Amino acid sequence: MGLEARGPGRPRSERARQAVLAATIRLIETDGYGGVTIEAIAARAGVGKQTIYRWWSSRAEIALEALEEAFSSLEQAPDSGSLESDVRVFLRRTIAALGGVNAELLGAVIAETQLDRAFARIFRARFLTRQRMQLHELLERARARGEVMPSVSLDFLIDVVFGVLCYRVLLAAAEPDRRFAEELSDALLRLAG
Amino acid sequence: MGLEARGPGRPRSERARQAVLAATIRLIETDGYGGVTIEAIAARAGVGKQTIYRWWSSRAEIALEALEEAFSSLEQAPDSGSLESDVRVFLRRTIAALGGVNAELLGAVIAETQLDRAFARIFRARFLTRQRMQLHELLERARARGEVMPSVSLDFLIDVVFGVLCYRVLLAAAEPDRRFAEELSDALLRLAG
Amino acid sequence: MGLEARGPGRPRSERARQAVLAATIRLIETDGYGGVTIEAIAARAGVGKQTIYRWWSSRAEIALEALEEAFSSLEQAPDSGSLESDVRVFLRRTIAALGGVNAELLGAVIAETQLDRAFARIFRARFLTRQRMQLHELLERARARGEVMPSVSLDFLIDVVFGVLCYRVLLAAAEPDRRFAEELSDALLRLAG
Amino acid sequence: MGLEARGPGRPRSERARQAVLAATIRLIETDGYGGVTIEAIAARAGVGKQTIYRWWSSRAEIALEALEEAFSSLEQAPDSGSLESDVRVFLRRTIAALGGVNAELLGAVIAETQLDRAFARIFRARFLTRQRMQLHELLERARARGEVMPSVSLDFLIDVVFGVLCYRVLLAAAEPDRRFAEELSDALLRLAG
DNA sequence: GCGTAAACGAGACGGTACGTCGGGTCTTTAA
DNA sequence: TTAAAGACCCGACGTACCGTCTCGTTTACGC
Repeated sequence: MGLEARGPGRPRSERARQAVLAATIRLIETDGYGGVTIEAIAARAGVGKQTIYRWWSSRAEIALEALEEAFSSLEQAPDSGSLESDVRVFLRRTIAALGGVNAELLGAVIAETQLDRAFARIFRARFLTRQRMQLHELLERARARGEVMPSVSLDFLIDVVFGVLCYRVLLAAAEPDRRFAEELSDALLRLAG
Repeated sequence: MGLEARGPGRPRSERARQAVLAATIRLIETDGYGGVTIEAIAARAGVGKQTIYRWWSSRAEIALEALEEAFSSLEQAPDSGSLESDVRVFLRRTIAALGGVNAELLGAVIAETQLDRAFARIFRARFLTRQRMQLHELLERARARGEVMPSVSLDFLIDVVFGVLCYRVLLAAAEPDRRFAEELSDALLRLAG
Repeated sequence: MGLEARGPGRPRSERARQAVLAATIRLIETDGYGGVTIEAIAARAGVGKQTIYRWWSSRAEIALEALEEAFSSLEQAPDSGSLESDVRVFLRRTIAALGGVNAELLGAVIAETQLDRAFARIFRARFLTRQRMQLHELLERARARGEVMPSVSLDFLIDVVFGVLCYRVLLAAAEPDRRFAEELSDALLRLAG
Repeated sequence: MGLEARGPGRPRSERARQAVLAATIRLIETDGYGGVTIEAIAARAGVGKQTIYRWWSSRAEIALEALEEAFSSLEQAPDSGSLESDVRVFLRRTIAALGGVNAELLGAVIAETQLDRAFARIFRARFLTRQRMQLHELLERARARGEVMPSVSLDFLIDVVFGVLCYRVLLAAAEPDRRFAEELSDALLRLAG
């Protein structure tokens, strides 16, 4: 990290990379994901189309990279020693990360998984399982402490959490907020215990 | 229904309507929703494009109509007098209706809600709230009987159910099955009571 | 001719066809053949690119069709009974037909024969041999009358005529004019007899 | 020549120059001039694009340089004291120089004159008039000896010769050969005298 | 029955975006 | 300073579909 092996030739332009991500986000805000086209991104970013295709294989991968940057600070599952506070912290953080454009970004990316099966695999591998693993880790620790009933499947609990979360982002009128984080935490704790 | 007011002129071809729906379903099965285009539907259905545009305004509305036909038998919420059996029947039915292509149809339609805000409203009004209302009705009856704790929000319960359901359809590797119906019923009952 | 066999479907737009030819000619006049692109033609003609590709396979074929329209009035070799007057009439007509844009059109088409071997065959078959045949016919009649020496190859004479003509159009500063028509007629008559 | 003024820094690579010319010729032979691109030349020559742009301003100039190398041995008009033998020697040499790729090289260069008016001027100044001048010189000497009729324009004679020559190279199926050289010599002598 | 009128299949139309190729320029490291 | 390498911005390519618009044809109904 930092020290990329570099041979001859002009190096990749970090400026272009960020202009592409920023343009994509602005387009989603303005016109929705349906109005995001590679040509529009290129035009707004002041970048050639070829530069985009050199580094991303579709508009969905751009959106995914933007989403990943928004989630990059949430790399570590919380560990306070108690299930309840771990769960509350995790859900508050996650829901906070889904504010504003990020909700639309997630919607866009999930939409694309329905249009392109190859991208669906990428999304699951690169984003979804990473998020699920954090919750899994946290629950596993709690189970070791006896805070999760043995009869409950952790994967099912995780499905419930991410299911409701995605549902709110995709189909509900209102974005998930702090109140919702607590409501969901309550539900999870009740199902666990 | 049945007695449409009809003036002069050739009447709508039921044969064409069904050919369009069937072609759409076959295309989704073969190429995924990304490969569904109006031109491909028209070609495969042996129908003119104009005929499609005369009766539907987008590929998403065709998919939605196909989905509605699949769900048309589930118009009535079960009423057995007990929350548990109502819930189990409802979820078994719903999950059964989401087998095969219907899962992909739902995925396609949800994807489109992310691309087209106008269609999102149509989908919510014409499909989603209809399904939610059945569950709501069922839960309300249970609440009147004291089977649902007053502190629990019915809408939240409904979000949980449809959230997990959609999540499985959209993002999980495996379709929801009978086992999953029982697991989800258990969870709902625990959250209610 | 006139009665084209027509099946179902919207018929070809003659308006679009002429707009394309006219736009191509205007672009050649303005920017030279190097500035003629399919996109520029489509834009200036107010026509979709697909419409162009439906009827022509390259910009060169458009130029060729425009050239053919300019030469469509010269379908018949002159026959006055004397070689001299036949030759003079033929060359005056031909050179007159090469005035203005038509010279540039011919240059463009010949340039393309050097870039695209398939088009070279089309050009020879559809345009060049047609023009050569007229001169050939005229010379053959003269030979029957004894006005062309038996030792002279008609094909060589034709090469000389079209060679000089093309050379003037392609590489000389000045277009061929009436004076040049007489000069070339003189030379041809001298070589023939 | 030979002693170029050279400042500091790495000198121009003669190896690169020849690799570029050779690659261009091979590409013309393989794919025709239409397949000659700067990128293809650079790749095949194992040379950076910038190196090409540093020394040539377009693919046409590369082709022109290759053509000039092929004609570099024909710098002097023949002078045998007789028009006939001068003409025959000149045309044999010229036609010999147009064998193989060189014919395609000439076609390529002439094609480019139709696409790029600036290059047309360069081609005329740097190549065409040089060749014409040799023939002009030869004819002028003959005229001084009384072997060319005063009524004949030398420029017209030269147009005829180069016209037919180019025509054969550009548009005829067969390259000009030795027999053609004699046929053209005969015609020129007849027109002169 | 016979004209009117709407829906039908076919397919061309003006467009937008696609993903690719190549142009000519710029920025690295190596010689 | 030149060279190879390769990323940069840009313009055009030829294709796929969009949604609309004629065509000729088919099928009901109302006079």
